[in-house]
Amino acid sequence: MQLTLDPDSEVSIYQQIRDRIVEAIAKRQAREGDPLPSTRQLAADFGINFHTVNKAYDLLRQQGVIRINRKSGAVVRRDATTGPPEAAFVNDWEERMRVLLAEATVHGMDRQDVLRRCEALLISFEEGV
Amino acid sequence: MQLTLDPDSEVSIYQQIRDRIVEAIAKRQAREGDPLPSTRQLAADFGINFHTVNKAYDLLRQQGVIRINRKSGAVVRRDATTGPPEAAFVNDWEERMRVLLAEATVHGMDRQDVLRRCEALLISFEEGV
Amino acid sequence: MQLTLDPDSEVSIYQQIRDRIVEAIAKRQAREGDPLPSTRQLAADFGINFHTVNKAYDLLRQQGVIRINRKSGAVVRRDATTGPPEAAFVNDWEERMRVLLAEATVHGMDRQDVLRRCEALLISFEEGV
Amino acid sequence: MQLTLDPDSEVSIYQQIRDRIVEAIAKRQAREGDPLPSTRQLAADFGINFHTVNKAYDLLRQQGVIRINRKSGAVVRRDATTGPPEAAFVNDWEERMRVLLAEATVHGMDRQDVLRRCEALLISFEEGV
DNA sequence: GTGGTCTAGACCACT
DNA sequence: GTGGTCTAGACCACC
Repeated sequence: MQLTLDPDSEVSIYQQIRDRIVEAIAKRQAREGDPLPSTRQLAADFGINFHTVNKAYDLLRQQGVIRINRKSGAVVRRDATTGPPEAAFVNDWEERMRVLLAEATVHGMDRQDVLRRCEALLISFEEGV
Repeated sequence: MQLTLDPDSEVSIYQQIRDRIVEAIAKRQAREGDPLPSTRQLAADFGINFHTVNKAYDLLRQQGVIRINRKSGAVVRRDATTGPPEAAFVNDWEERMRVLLAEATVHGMDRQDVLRRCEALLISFEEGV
Repeated sequence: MQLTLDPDSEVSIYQQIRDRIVEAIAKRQAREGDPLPSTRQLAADFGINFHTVNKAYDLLRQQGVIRINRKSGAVVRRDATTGPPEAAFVNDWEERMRVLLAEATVHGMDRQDVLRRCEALLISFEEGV
Repeated sequence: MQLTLDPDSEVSIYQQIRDRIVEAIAKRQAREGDPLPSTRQLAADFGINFHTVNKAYDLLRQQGVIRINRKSGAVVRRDATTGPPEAAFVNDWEERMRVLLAEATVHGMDRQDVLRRCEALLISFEEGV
């Protein structure tokens, strides 16, 4: 799993770590039961504070994506094969999707264009790219 | 144009204002050339400070969605009919969409489910709902 | 003399009027002694308040570019042939030029490029374009 | 980096801060990667409110001159060595330059005089004065 | 300790 | 009456 961070992004570091890990699981580069790097390992790789990595992992844990064992560290708990989504997740997700789709519409992307791009992204996950 | 804000949301108030206005334009409840409420008016309606509305409007201006005219206030500048999207916008938008789609995939939404929901949201805009 | 204004510019209307008139005199489309349109005339042409035009004319008067007669209206008082610049003007002008040139430098325009563009603009005035 | 502000200037304070920083970068007193004072620090130095400095920094960020890193504060992102200017910048810059050159012409500065002064200013940047 | 957000209120510029 | 600027002070998020 190869992660790249942008320290100048307006997205906070811990959010970026979380986003990259979610993407890696979507691409099936990491699967249910697979271990994640230790927080100290990841922090050293990126030259950031390990509390920041901790925060990202804690967020993933709250969202049900990973579980954290004192012994074995962080492990993927949730991937595409685990089962159908929870209703609460879908509600929240649709709220965020509505905003993103509204933006696309306002900026002149038409319905087919948007759907084609979404499909292409989803297929790229399935192909693990 | 009827806007509602959630003061307890983790999304900042000025972002919410921006999101609601973008959605209203996507639903064609406001079109190119239509005036928006004055910053102080909107602030009074929501019971918030006018600087907060100011920041939302400034953000919309930077993104090319509205223009601000010293005499007549804020006016919609960009809607679905204005023209094709700029390349820079599409690049940024796809980055954000990738994260949102990765999340859906990890939580067990399959490709068709995701696309169906996106299409439903886009159609709801076209129907002005 | 053909003037075009942009009501959405961040430059105020009266400043735009002033800028356009100064440019017209630089291009020698209006010369020392030539009359300018009446404030009410110009206001009607642009669909703006005549006080705004008044303010632009007053600014030009303060800067010594025009003089205003109760009877004959506004008349060009200063053009390229009138004589050498005042020291106070040059000082102020250099301050503003310094900022503009610093901006060009920071954004990667090199000295020759800047000078070539300035010369081209000055020549375009001499040619009345 | 030594900055001085004029509270009586007709140029707003946050614009002056922006102008002084751009000039400092043009003179290579600050280079790509160099840190700028924190917003609150600079505000304290000038005896002004930190929001005002914030606005100046935000403007510089929008214009691509600095980047703002959540941990290390503001850092110079753009200087003369970074690369060629963007077309959009040059267009806007030429518009502003046209007005300034027209003013010089109307006030009796001739072409060679203007170019000599511009060259002198540019050379003063190269010498870091 | 850094920047970001929000509030409150005053004053000014523009039209 | 509109937006723009500046001040003052509080609280939070991030690292």
